[in-house]
Amino acid sequence: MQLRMTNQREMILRELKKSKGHLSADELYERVKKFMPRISLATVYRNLEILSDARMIRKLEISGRQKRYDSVLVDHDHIYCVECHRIENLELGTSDVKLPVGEAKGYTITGRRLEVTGLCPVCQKKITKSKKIK
Amino acid sequence: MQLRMTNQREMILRELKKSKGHLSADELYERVKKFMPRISLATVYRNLEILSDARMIRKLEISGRQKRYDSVLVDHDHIYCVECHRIENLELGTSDVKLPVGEAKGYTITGRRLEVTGLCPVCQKKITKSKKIK
DNA sequence: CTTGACTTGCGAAAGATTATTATTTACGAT
DNA sequence: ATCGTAAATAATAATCTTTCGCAAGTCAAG
Repeated sequence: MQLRMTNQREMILRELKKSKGHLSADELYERVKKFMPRISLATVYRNLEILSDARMIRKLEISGRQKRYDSVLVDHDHIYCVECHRIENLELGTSDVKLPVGEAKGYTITGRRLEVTGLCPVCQKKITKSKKIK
Repeated sequence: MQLRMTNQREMILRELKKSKGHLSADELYERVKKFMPRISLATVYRNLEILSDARMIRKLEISGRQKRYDSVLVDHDHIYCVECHRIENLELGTSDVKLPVGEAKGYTITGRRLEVTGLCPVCQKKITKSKKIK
């Protein structure tokens, strides 16, 4: 199976890289649609899957409803806001997480995912305000 | 708001504890249905939500399609099989993960979730076998 | 026993993702 | 440059998981 670089695929890749964020499929769909009004949401999903299989992007199966996609391939972790679900990158040295090397429970370990949860600065303010009401 | 201990709720809690696993809502539904054939799936979902709000169980928002629920409340991490999606507990000392204390990117950190991915023993065998075919 | 808030069961709806299918397109070979 | 064909697309239907709305049922306090 050879993968072609179609206009749609190229555009999806470009917009994901441009955003530098962690977009969901439909957010990306909205952005791409500005340039290609006739693109289908299914195409976005399909290409995100294909690109992620091809290791050209990364699928984040982080908590929450929607999957998100990241154009940054280098290993890194994420921090996300429990209130507004914003996701940001987190640079932790690999030395910051000690893992059972090689095996644990008979598993062959292929990776790890560290997700830090918290309140982002914006939501902290919001909550401080609404406390008065409560 | 007071929460009642209805038969359904009790049964859901009991079956989740009995399994010691990490069941999805519909797996739990199937089990409970053996004892209460008329129970509704929505009731299972509702109660899992309520019990998890009440800190009587824990909702795992781990990668994958379905949410899973855990009756073990003590802090622990999880390892899951990329092939068969089985989830198991992982006991790591808190010292095994170093986190930026207090703040990172302006966030107030409320927790962390570590997910180790790998191939479980069963799937390792399956894959070794199928390699011959490829 | 009665009341009223909490719950249930059921069906429908919502949200996210995947599958189907007819049509179009990219790209290597001619 | 043109052709043939496998791969990709658009549009829509379908699926899967989870939630919602509401009438009817149930529990616990008085």
